[in-house]
Amino acid sequence: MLDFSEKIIKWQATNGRNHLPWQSHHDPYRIWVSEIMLQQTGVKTVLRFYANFLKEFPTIKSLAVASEDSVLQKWSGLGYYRRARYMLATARIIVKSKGEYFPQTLEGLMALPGIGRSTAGAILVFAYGKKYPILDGNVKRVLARYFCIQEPLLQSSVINKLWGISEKLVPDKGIRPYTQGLMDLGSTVCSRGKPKCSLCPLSDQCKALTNKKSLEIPTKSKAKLLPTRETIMLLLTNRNNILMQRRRKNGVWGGLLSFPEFEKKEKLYISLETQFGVDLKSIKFLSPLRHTFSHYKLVINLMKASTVLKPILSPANGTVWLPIEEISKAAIPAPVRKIIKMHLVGRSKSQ
DNA sequence: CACCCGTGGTA
DNA sequence: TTACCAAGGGT
Repeated sequence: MLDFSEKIIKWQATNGRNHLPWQSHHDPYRIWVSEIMLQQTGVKTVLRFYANFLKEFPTIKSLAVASEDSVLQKWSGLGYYRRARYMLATARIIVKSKGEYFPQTLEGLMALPGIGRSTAGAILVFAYGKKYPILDGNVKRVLARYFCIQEPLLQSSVINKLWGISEKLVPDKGIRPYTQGLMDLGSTVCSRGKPKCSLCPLSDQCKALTNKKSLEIPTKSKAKLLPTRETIMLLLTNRNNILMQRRRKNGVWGGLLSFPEFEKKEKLYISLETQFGVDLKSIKFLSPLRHTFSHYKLVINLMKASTVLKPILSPANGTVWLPIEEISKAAIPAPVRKIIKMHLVGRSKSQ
């Protein structure tokens, strides 16, 4: 009878994913880029960004000397923008201290911003062929089912247990196809919703399947209702420019360009009238846009106006007049880009 | 440890 | 339309 890892390796060869762009080489830099992009993000989505990012930043040196804004530009639309800023920080650390060579140890990798134990393990496996475990969402699910672990996967004690299991299962041979296969299996066969147990190479030893608990594992914590927040965004144009504001590093869309935001209409009116010379009667109210983040819902109320004056709100608040032709390449979050497309693109045509 | 941090696809 | 999901890490 085949070993756990042997079954996965054999299955992976014919059923796994073997032609993804980051599988055609063992370059630590490009593998690192893929691993960061793949954090909490689907393969399909990453494929739309990966080649484009590497074209702009083909080496870790080229990334290290880039501006934060240029990196965010290439990340624009991918989400979790802190990942991009951590990547830039990591690139600069490595180039400065190691002369563009990646650390080849778990500790060295985990010391870098944005690289945790699982990402470090994946880099060690795929770049260097070293024997290290990973524990991403797919692996957690596969192992929880295989060993019929019914506790919720949120508790650190359960996670530690799974790390221990993942570590023990790491094979001496075929670490790359094994690790890839474990993820492929979780993604395509041992899926959360409707696991295809009849296609699973591990089915005869799977304790969850034996106990008919495959659908209950992993036990999901009750989905909590997402809170709803509300904001007002200003679409202010001046000839062929639009007023944008650089967001603070902390909260959502950190470091990106967005529309100026206001909590209350009254403050917006004052700014428009006193600083931009806008006739308040010319303000248009656009239909609100809803956007869902991972942890709250946002209702975006939109107000549109134009001016011929060109002051800034104040020198310190990071506002900038962005030429409309530069929008496509700017670091702008997805919903804001959507608003621009809906309400501003084609404006020069109609007016 | 609970919470923060995006987005587009899909049922 | 709503809800849920997908290769985590930092604080």
